[in-house]
Amino acid sequence: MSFSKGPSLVATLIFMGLGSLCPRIYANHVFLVSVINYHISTTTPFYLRWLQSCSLFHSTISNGPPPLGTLHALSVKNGSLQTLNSANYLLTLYVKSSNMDHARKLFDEIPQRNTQTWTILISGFSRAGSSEVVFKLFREMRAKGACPNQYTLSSVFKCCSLDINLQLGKGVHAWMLRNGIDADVVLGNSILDLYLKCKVFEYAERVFELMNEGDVVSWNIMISAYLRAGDVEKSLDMFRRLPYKDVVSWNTIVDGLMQFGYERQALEQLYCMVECGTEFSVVTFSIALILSSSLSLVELGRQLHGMVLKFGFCRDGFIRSSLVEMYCKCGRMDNASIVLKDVPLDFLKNGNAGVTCKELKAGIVSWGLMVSGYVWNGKYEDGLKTFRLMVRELVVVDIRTVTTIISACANAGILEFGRHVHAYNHKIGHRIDAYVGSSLIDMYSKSGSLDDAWTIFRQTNEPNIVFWTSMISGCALHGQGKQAICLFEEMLNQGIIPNEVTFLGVLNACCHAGLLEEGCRYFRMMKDAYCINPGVEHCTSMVDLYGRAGHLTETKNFIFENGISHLTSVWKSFLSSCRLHKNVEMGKWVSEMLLQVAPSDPGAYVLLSNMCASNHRWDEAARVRSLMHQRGIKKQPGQSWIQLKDQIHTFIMGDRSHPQDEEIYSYLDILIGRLKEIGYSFDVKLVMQDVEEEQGEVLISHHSEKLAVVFGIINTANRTPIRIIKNLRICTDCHNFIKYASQLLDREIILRDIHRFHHFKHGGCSCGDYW
DNA sequence: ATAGGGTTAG
Repeated sequence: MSFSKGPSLVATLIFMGLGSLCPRIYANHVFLVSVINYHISTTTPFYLRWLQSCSLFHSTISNGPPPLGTLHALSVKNGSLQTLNSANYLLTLYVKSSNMDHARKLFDEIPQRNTQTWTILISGFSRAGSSEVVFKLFREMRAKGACPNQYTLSSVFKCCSLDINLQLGKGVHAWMLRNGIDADVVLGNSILDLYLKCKVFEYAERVFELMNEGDVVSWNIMISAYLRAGDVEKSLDMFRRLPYKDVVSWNTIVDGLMQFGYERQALEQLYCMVECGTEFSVVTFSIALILSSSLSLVELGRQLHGMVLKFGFCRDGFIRSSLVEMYCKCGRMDNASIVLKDVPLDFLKNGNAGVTCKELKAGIVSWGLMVSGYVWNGKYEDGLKTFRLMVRELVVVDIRTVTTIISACANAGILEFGRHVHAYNHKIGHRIDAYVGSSLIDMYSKSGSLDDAWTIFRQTNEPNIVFWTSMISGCALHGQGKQAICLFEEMLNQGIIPNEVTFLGVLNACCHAGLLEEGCRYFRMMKDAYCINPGVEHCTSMVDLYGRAGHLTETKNFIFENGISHLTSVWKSFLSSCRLHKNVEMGKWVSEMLLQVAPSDPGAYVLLSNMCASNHRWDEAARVRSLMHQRGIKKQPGQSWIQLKDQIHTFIMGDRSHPQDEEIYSYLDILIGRLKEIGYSFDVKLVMQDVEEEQGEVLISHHSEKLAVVFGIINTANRTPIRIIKNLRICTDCHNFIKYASQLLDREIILRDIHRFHHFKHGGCSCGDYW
């Protein structure tokens, strides 16, 4: 449109209530403020209408309001604040643009306040989650004699349920009943939500009955509450009985099923939703995308992406972050980065006025997911590069994103990257909460630096079960059984209730330290005192515990008593124990069981042939390997990783592609010679076996961990600890080799294998040769 | 004005 007719035309149009023009108004706010300024002195009603249309249409505008400060000053100048309507509209504008500081100041300037004035401010603070302020204002409001309405009350209840403040909520509810204030459905729902968030189901069910079962929202609140409480059956039952299901009902049930690991059922419900003709919302898409990634259904993900584009949801930041996550989790980093192209860092740069708070947050999440995605997919350098870029361009990466990245580093065991993120978290001034703390502990312990994990644990001290469990599991990983038990007891003394994961950590700790008696005691404690049904992991751990201790008959009984004879891991562990205790008879029987259960598991064959070989039964060992060959089962190649500065170096058994290849192999030969002088010798049995297996191509001396150790020695200063990660269990010969190397070179070598850590120092290993 | 989307341990 043209402004050729001058300010009065625009003013008139607005005056006529053409609120749809408002978005354009903001774009030209400097111009418009002058228009307003011109009219303000003559037509106060016009000013009022203008403020009103701004408030009404504010939610559709992404670029934020016009300079509120100017409007505010104008209101003061022309005395509009005296008019309660004007003042309330201006207050609404501040609240809607999340300008709560200014809202508060304006509120104090308003001479007469009515219920609405109080309510606008209270609901604003309620939306911002400032419960304390809400409670204080609510008290003041009543003291001043203003009567709260349904809006005020529901904001207060919302804060109570946010804070799980049952006492206050109940008080307000009682006050309502005393004063004969009836609740409408909406208010009833917020009361319902409060009681459910506080887990007082009897109250909630009573409220639900008194509301005559309310509306869809009430049902949705009930369904999600039962899901949160873990009662999937009850929530599914309510969901089925719900006559009219809206988008949120479907979203709730799909998400809930997914959370509880019923991914297939979640997908089924999603299809039902389509059949019922319920239109997807942005939330549905977001849930569906995560679902397709956890089911590894890239195709479904791509279809959803197509629908997102068709529906025009691709401008939603949340959707974009879900798309990035989906592609990252499906290993499609190229697709993820295409989506991320729509979220350039320039847009997210601090102080860019054109970006809303929501978009900014979602954009940072997307970038953080991209960093984690690189790490999940083993592309550590890309991950670090992206993280550096983010840090350089942005001012603040939020704490949740930091948590995600640290957790990704933990699982990859990349210590230096993890340290960077930790340092960043500190620099930016985020405190270490239970989430960051747990992931840091996990990261440090999985990267081999248990000392750092302890430092975090002692400095932070969160009374949070995940936090404690991380430390206990860390001790377990490093074979510190006694320490883990002490921690566990200390935790119980502090009144923290252990869960199934905690017990798994404790059992594993007992297992890795050979503490049979303690392990049995905690297993009983878990069942009897905490009513936790042992899961397959707990049972596997017990099998390991009995077996390692040489109680093979008990192991066998335990397996059948606990109905875990269908599990590969159980028989594998049992077989290792038979080998350890040289019980060939039992071993043969166990191998038969193992091959029945897992005919296509390469590990089963390797273990079996190893057992035969170590008992000099070469024929049988050869038979097992040829069987493996016939069945077309390939052994997983051994791989080791070591990080040097910002780079991760990968070594594969016998691989010669590394740039420093010549140097590594020649030093390896020299080192082996020198180690032999101090007592090291090849484990002949394994040499024979490996030579046969790999047809003489690869010698045991070229196992990936040996290459990684040598690489580390060549490239780091004397006495620097060397940290290595390996994808399989370390073999006896390598274990021996590294022990001698740690003695000869006076180096600490820390190796993480698939089960646990080995700290080699002065010729010994922390596992006590028991792994 | 009420419900729903992403953080930690196995």
